[in-house]
Amino acid sequence: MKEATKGERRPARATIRDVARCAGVSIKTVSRVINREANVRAATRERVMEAVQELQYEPNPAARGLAGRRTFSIGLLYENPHEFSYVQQILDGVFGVCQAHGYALLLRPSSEEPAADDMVRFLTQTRVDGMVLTAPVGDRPDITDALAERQVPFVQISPGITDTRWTSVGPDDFAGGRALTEHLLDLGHARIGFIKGDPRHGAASARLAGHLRALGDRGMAVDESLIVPGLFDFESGKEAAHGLFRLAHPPTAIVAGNDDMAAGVIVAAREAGIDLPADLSVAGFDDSPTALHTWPPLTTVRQPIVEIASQAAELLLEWIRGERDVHVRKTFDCRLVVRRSTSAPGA
Amino acid sequence: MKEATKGERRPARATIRDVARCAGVSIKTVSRVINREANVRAATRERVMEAVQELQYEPNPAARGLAGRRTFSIGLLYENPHEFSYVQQILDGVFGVCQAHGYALLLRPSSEEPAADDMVRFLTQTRVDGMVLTAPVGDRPDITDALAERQVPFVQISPGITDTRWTSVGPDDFAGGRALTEHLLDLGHARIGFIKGDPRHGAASARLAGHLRALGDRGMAVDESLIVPGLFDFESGKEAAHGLFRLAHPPTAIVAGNDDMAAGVIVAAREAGIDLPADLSVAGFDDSPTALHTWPPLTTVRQPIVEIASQAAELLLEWIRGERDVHVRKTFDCRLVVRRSTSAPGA
DNA sequence: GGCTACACTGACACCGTTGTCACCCGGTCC
DNA sequence: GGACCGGGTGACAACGGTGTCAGTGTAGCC
Repeated sequence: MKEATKGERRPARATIRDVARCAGVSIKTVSRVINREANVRAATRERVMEAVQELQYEPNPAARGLAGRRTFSIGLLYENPHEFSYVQQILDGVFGVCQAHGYALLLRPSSEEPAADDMVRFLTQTRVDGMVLTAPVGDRPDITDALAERQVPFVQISPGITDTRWTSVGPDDFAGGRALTEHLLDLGHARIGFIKGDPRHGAASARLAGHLRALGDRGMAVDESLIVPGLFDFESGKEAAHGLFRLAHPPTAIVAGNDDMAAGVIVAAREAGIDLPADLSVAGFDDSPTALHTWPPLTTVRQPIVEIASQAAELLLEWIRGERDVHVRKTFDCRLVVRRSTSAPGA
Repeated sequence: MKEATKGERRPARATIRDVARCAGVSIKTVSRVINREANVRAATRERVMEAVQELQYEPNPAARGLAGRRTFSIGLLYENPHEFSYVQQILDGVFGVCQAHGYALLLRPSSEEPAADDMVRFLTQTRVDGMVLTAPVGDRPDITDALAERQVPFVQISPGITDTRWTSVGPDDFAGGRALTEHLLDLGHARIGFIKGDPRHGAASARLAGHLRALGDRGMAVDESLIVPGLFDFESGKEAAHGLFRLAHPPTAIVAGNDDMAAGVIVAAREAGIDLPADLSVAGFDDSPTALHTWPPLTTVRQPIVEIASQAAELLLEWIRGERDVHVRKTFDCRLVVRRSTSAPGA
C-alpha cells in the first residue's frame, strides 16, 4: 500500500496482464475470453470475466489494432449535404450499430470532387475495417474499385445502379414516386409537374421512373415540358417551380424530387400569389422535418432512413466478421404520408 | 524483380523500416522527421522526406498510439438534436481542423441522460486525446469533472456558465437577443412576445437577457405574461405561439429563441388565420436553412457556427500539443439578418 | 493398456511505432 | 591539449495486445 501513495496521478488503466494475474491465467486466455473465442472452459471464462469486471478492464484499441491488423472502426463516406436531416439520420443509424458492436465510427465528409486518391489516403491513414458509402459519391466506380482492389469491405446506401458485385441497401424510390403520382391522379389531377433531383443520385431517376410508370398505367400521355430539372435543394426547387408557373398551360400539381425542393415550390407559389392547395397541390419526398415546417404541411413519402443505415452497418459488420460471403441488395418499403399540401384541383 | 511476382495481393503498406532502409538512416530518424522534431540535419530530413514520398508511407496510427500514448484522435460530444443543421455545421468546423492537423474525429452522440460513466467509458475505450463538448451536455459538471480528473483536455462550445477553469467558445447570444429586440422596437412594436429556449442551454437565458436589456434600455416595462417557455423545437414554438395568441392583449411581434421555434410560430399564425407580417412580426435566431424555407422568410440572427466550431477544435489541439497553458473564453459576434417576417405593426 | 483425438492452456514472437539513453563528432573554453 | 558541450544519430526496450504452435490432460477407441 505504501508505494501506491506516490505518483497516482493517472489511475493507470489495467492491462491484459493485470487481468491475467488477477484471474490466475495467461494473457492469451484473457485474450480468448474477451474475443469470445471457443475452447475456454466455462469456469475459466467466468474467473476471467470477474477479473475484467473488478479491474474495469477495457482492451487498448491501439494494441488490438496493431497486433490483430484490424482497427474495430469503420468509416462513413458522405457528401456535404443540403439535406442535413438526411445525413444526421444516416449517422444515427450507423452509429447505433457501431456502438452495439464495439466499433468506432470515423467520418469522411467528402468535398465536391473527392478523388479516389483521397479515399485511398483515408484508408491507409485510418486503416478502417470497412466503409459505409452514401450516394452519390458511393456510386462512383473509381471509389468502389479502389476499395475493392484493396479488399476493403463496403456497403452502399441508395446507390444509383445496383451492382450485384457489391452489397447495398436503399429505399424503394421507384414505388415511392409511383405512389405519389397515383395519389395525385386519384385526386383528379391531369397535369402534374415533376421536378427531378440531382442527376448524380440514382434516387432521382428512380423516383421519376415511378412517376412515369404511374402515368403510363393510367394511360396518360407524358408532357415533356412538365418534367424539369432540379438539384434536390431548396433554391433549385423554387426556380423550377417558377419555370413551371410560366408555362402556357401550367400544372395543377407538382411532385418535387424531395422535400427541400417542395419547400421551394411552396415559397415560389407564395411569391407568385398562388393559393395552396386550392390552385396548386405540392408533394415532396423523404418526410424530412421540413415537411412539417411548411404551410400547408407537405404530402410526402417517408423512407426509413435510420433503418436503412443500420441495416447497411449491420451488413458491413457481418461481412467484416466473415459471417457472410455473398452480396445482397436490400430494399425498404416507403410509405405515402398525405398531408394538407395536396387536394383535389380547385378545391 | 522476380520475387515480386508472387503474393502481391495486398500491396503491403510501407513501414517506417522500409523508409529507413530506403533513406539509409535509422528508423528513429525517420520518426523524428515525420514528427517534425528538431535536431535533424536538413539534408537528412530531405532524404527521408523523399523516401516517404517514394514509398507512399503513412505512419500506422495504431502503432503510434500504442508507443506514444496518444491516438491522434479527438472526440465530439453532442446531444441528439432537433437542429440538424446546427450539429452538421459544428461537425464541419471541427472536422476541417482535424483533417488539417491529421487528427481523426470520433463522434459521441449522447442520449438523453448521458451518465458521466458513459463518458468515462468512451474515454477508456477510444483513448481520444481530447474532447469538444457541445451544449447542453458539455455543461454538466459531472462531465467536465470526469474529464478534468482524467486530465483529458476539452473545449466547450456555447456553455451555459463560463467557467474560467476551462476554455470555451461561443457566440454572443446576449448581444444577439438584444439586437433582435431593438430591431423590433425600432419598427415600433411595443408588445413583444418572447419564447424562451430549452432551459438546459445557456444560450436560451443569454438571449432572453439580451431581450430584457433592450427593453430596459428603452425604459419599457416587462410584461411577464409575454415571456413563455419553449424547448428550441418546432412543436414547442407552435404551442407557445398559440398560447400568446390567446392572451387578452396579444403581442404584435414574437421573438423566438431560435429559428425552429420561429417556424412553429409562423405555422401557428397560419392556423390562427393571422396575417404575416402585417398582423404579427416574427423573428428567430441562428439563421438556419429553415429561416429561408418559411414564408415570409425569417428575420434572424446569424451566428458563425462553423467558425466557432473550428476555433474550438483549434484551441483544443493547441492545448493537446502543449502550445497553450492558460484557459480562454472566445466570443464571436452575431449579425442581425433582416428579412420579411418583421415589419412595422399593422404594415 | 496404449494410442489417438480433441479440448484447453500458455510461452513467445511479433505488430510498427516512440521514448530513453548512449554514442559520435566537431567546436569552444580554459 | 584536455574537458566540456550540444547537435545529430542509432540501438534497443517498451507499448498492450494477437497469432502460432507446442504442451498438457482427459476421454474415446480398439
